[in-house]
Amino acid sequence: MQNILNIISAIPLFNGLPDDQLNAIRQIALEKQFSKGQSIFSEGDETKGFFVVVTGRVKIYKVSSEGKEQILHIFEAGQSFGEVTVFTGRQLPANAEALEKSRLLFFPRSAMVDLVTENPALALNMLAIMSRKLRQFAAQIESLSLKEIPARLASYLIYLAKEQGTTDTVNLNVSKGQLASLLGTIPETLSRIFAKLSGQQLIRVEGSRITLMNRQGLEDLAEYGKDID
Amino acid sequence: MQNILNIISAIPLFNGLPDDQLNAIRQIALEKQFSKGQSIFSEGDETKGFFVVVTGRVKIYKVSSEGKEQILHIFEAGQSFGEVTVFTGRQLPANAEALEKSRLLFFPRSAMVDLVTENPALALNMLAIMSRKLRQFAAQIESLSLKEIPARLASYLIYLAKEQGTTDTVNLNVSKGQLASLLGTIPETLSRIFAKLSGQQLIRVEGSRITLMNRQGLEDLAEYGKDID
DNA sequence: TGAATACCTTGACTTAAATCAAAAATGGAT
DNA sequence: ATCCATTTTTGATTTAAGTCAAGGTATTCA
Repeated sequence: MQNILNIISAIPLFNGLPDDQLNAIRQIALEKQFSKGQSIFSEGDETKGFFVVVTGRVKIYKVSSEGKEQILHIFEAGQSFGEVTVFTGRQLPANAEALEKSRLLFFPRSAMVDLVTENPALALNMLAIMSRKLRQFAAQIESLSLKEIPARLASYLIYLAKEQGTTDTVNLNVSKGQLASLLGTIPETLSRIFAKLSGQQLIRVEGSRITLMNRQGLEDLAEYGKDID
Repeated sequence: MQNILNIISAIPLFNGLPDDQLNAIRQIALEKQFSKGQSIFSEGDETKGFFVVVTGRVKIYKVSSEGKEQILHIFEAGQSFGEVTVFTGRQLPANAEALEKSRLLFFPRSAMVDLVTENPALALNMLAIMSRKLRQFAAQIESLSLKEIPARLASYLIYLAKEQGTTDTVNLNVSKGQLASLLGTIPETLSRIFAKLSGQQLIRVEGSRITLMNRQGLEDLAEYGKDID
């Protein structure tokens, strides 16, 4: 097991904080383990604090009354979630579940509020993190409403390539079913679109390894939302 | 012209702040007027600060490369927008335009950062406001991806009724074209759905005045996304 | 008042994606 | 390896919503 302090100092949320504040944060952090598929919290639960992913991955999702799932976000190591309700103090608006065995740090609400009150730099960090999330949500809304699904997939693949620092081969870090949900569609449709884009020589699909064969074509698709066909 | 201090103290963002801080805020606030249809900022602009609506209404929207517009939000008196980039300091992610003659307060970026740094209570207020926005975005994503358009319209009408404090009659505060964009669709489709829901006796449409004739039916539609037909 | 413009509605048609159903492939576990 | 369960793919069909085009209704402004 790593030193919790090392972990904390590597979290973007706590970037640039002096050592004594990192120590204070360490004091209030609780370590929690979740196994694959385990629920972390559910929609409607009372807010008790927020989480930071140390290892593993967590999905945040909503479920419609018909059982259809929409993934809002997938968080990986270093990212935080659940801050939203820490400051409004209401019920949680979505569900969280570990996608794999995960270690999380949990920060209880009231201790966190105290800390933020006393640390302007931490407050600014949190504001920046939340701003970034707002921006991502806005992009997701744009994507869901302005683009067809092939365009959303193309955007996602390009985004993944950036994330993974590769030019032409990306690894889907979620199952295709999960990816479908993230893109706001269903597995059947996603499968057909993979087949279609493969046929157009835009990508090559080998399991969860996707080769971007025509980067420009994908960018056009993502940008103009128009399929060549 | 009203006293700027009165206006500022009534803004949720600055709720509960002591007088001296309100005064400090007043010092950095700039008043700006915008006429109907006037652009406030455009996507890609450099961030210069954020705005609070004093009177009037402002829409925040994105435009696809084909010119289709998606309204992300409409802000009314007392609400703030543009904070997102104050703390990340990058380009603005969307466009803002006055829907009618509007008075806004403008808070320059650096002065605001200083203020927040010095005022824990203000920082907490901002965190709460941004949390709420995140929650609203999450709800909008859910709505766009989980629901059919009649369900989105039903949700919106119920939301409006709550906002306007009425049980059965609401006033659309935007044109039907704008509403279509807010719901992620186009005017033709919205028009047909108004006709359909009217035929089902769920609502009565008289211009921009909508009567909710069957509240339960609308709630079922919003909830289950299923149309009775 | 009347023309001009913007806004809204309706109709016929097309299309993207969802649904239902079933087959194929993959990946663990024993 | 083989079996089982999950995931993915394919096919046939339905359906919601978008597109294109034309009329109608308001609103505004001279």
